[in-house]
Amino acid sequence: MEYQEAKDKFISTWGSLGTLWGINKAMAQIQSLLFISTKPLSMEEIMEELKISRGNTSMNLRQLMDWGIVTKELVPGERKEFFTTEKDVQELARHIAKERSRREIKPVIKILKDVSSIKDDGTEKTKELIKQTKALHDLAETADTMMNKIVNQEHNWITKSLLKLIK
Amino acid sequence: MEYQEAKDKFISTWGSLGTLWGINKAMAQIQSLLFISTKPLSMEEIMEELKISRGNTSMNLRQLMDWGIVTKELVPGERKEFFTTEKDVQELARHIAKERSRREIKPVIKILKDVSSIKDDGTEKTKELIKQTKALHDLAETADTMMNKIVNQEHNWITKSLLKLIK
DNA sequence: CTAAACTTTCAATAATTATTGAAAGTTTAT
DNA sequence: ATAAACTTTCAATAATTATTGAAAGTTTAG
Repeated sequence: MEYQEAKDKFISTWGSLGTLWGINKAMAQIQSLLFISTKPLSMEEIMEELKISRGNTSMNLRQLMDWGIVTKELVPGERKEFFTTEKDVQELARHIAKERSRREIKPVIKILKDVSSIKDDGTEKTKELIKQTKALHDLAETADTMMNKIVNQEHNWITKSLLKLIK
Repeated sequence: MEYQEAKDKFISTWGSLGTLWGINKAMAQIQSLLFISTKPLSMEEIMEELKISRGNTSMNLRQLMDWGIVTKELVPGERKEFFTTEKDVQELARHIAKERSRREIKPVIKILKDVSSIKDDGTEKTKELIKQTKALHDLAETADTMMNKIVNQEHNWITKSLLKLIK
């Protein structure tokens, strides 16, 4: 496999995996392109490489910046803006995990808590609703906590030793 | 909040979260409904409760069965089929994690491995592509392994003690 | 065997989501 | 101040994905 083929394969694969971490295709592809680029890219270059419109590029770059994984770079002497992505995978994972947790998981946990806290009227169906949503709440909270702690590397040595034991 | 409101809220919230675990809205809603039901439900009952068509119900129930989280139940004396979902959240999480890994994560890991294994022609851009995709490959593989092991509870005591340390 | 009860399939359609491109907006150089 | 260089916005449109419903298929009771 040659460079160009490998590059295209990477961008399209990582792009289609976007759904998995909750972003759209164009967004994921732009991030992929920046991730393997050896230098900051301009909007022009991104449009050209990915064959997408100016508007699309602009909107998706903005979203990537909102996620905190792409930043503007000022190149001296250049009028236009250049963009780079976080190059460290650990750091990238941290940002993504944090954002997903904040945007999607935390709000759901809140609703599960509310639903599981309704008054028990003694009927079987209410008991079941409370029991099941409570179980889901606990699971979601544990998963969210673990993910964040692991990814934040606040307990790096634990993670490392866990991995040794687990593998 | 009364039973009906709480139930509707749960079904619509959990339904919209479907994207997070990679399934569509109707599928997630059917699963939610079964998850808090005190008895197996027929297709008729599901259609009625969720206001969706027979075809849609049939197709999505099939998919849920493919995922291994819904099963047909035969009720003696009844001609029609009844459905139940896995009621244990741990078991549910196990199935979901396993399926997502198999369907989405494993294939991507494979491609990352291929891409990161291209011949190093000495150019800077090739070196960068190899370096970055290799880092992503290692991260994805570690995350996938951890998730599966944890969710499979093969090392339950480790998970438990980890949680104590981490929380 | 065959009619009723039930389920599945799938082409048509609807709903949702992504993308374009051109006009409006902003910044910088002179 | 103004014109060129560049970016953003957003209504229109395209692409994708989900849903319907009716016909075809299957199973069971008698």
